[in-house]
Amino acid sequence: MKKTRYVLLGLLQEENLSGYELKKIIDLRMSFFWQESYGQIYPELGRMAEDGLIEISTTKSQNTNKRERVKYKITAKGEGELKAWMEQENEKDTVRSEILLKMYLSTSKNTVEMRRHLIKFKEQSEEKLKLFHLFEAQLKPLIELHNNHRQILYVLNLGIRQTKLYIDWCEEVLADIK
Amino acid sequence: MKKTRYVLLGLLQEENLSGYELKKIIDLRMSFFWQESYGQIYPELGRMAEDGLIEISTTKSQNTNKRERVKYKITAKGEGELKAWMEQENEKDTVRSEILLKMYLSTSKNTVEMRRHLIKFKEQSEEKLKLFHLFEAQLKPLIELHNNHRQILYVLNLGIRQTKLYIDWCEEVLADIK
DNA sequence: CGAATCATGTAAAATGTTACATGATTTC
DNA sequence: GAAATCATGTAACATTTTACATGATTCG
Repeated sequence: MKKTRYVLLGLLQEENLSGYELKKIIDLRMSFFWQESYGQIYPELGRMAEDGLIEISTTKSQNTNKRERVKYKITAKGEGELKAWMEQENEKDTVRSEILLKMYLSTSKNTVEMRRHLIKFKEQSEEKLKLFHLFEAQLKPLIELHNNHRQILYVLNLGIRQTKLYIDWCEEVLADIK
Repeated sequence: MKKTRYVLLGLLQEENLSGYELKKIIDLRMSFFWQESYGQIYPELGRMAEDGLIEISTTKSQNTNKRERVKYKITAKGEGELKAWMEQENEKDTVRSEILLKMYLSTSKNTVEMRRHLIKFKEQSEEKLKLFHLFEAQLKPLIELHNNHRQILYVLNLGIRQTKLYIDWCEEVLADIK
C-alpha cells in the first residue's frame, strides 16, 4: 500500500507546509529511510484535499508584496486518518542497495572496481554523517519544546549509528581485500 | 535503471539455476538489501535468453524419471554484460522502512502503538539474526573453495552488525519511552 | 489420497521516476 | 540583467507487486 499520504499528513501535523517544502524536508531529513518524488507529492496533495484530509491555509503574510504560496493544513479528519495508520501493522521494508548487491555478486576478479565503489561509498557516508550531526545539534536544544523532536532524535540516532557502521565496515573490507 | 538482469547474471555466474531457484536465493539470502518478484524474474529471463546473455542448460540428470527443470546458464556475452555493470557508478540507495517512518512522524500521543511496533520489529530482527548466523556458519568453512564466498561473507557480516544495531536500538528506545 | 510445495508464467493494477513546461523571486 | 533557486504541476515512461492460472511432484 502506498504511504505517500501518511508521510505528508505526518509532516503537516507539526506545521503548515507547501508541496515544495514537504519535498525538501523528505529529501534532507528522511532520505535515509524514505523517499518521495514530486510526481507523487503534488497529485497526492490534490487527492488529499479532495478527501478532506487537508485544506489550503491562506497565508496571511503581513507583507502582501510577497508571493502567496499554497500551504496545506491538516484537518481533524486528516489527523484521524494518520492515527489509524499509526495503529496498523507495518509492511516489510523495501531496500535496494547497489553497493551491497555488487559486493555480494562480485568475485576476486572484481577487486579493483569494488575498492573504488567502497571508497566512494565511504566518502558519501562520511558526508551524510556530518549532515546528521548538524541536524541533531539543531534539534537537541528544542527537545522539550516540540512533542515530536524526541521521536525524530531516536530515528536520527539510528541513522548516525548505522552510517558509522557503514564507514567502519568499508574500512575493514578495504583493509581485508588489499 | 532496472537491475534485475544483473542480479540474475550474478547468481548464474556460480551455478546453473532455474527461475524458481533464483527467486528462493534472493528471498532467503539477499532480502535485507535486495528484492525481486516473480513478475520481474521470469519475463527478464526470457529477454536475457533472447539477448544471448543466458541459455537453457539441458539438465542431464542420471535419473530420467525426474522432471526436467529449465535451468539457465550464463554465456560469455552475459559475463561481459555483468562485468560492464560492475564497473558502472552506483545509483542512490532506495529504502522504505515503515517502522522508522512511523517513529519519525509519531508524537507522545502514539507511545502505546510505537512500543508495540518496536517490540515486533525487535523480534523480527532477532529471527533474522539467527538466520544470518546459520548462513554464515554454512559459508565460512567453504571460503577457500569458492571465489565468491569471501564477498558474500562481507555482506553477511554487515547484515549481522546492522541487525544487532537495530535490536540494541529498539531496546534503548523502549527503555527510554517507558 | 490430500496437502504442501515445487515450478513456470502472465495480465492487470499499482507505484514510482523523469523530464519537461512555466513563471516568480532572489542574489550577485 | 543573468543565473540560481523557488515553486507548482503533469504526462510519459519505467518499474514493481499482486493475484491468478496451471500442473507436477513429494511426503505423510
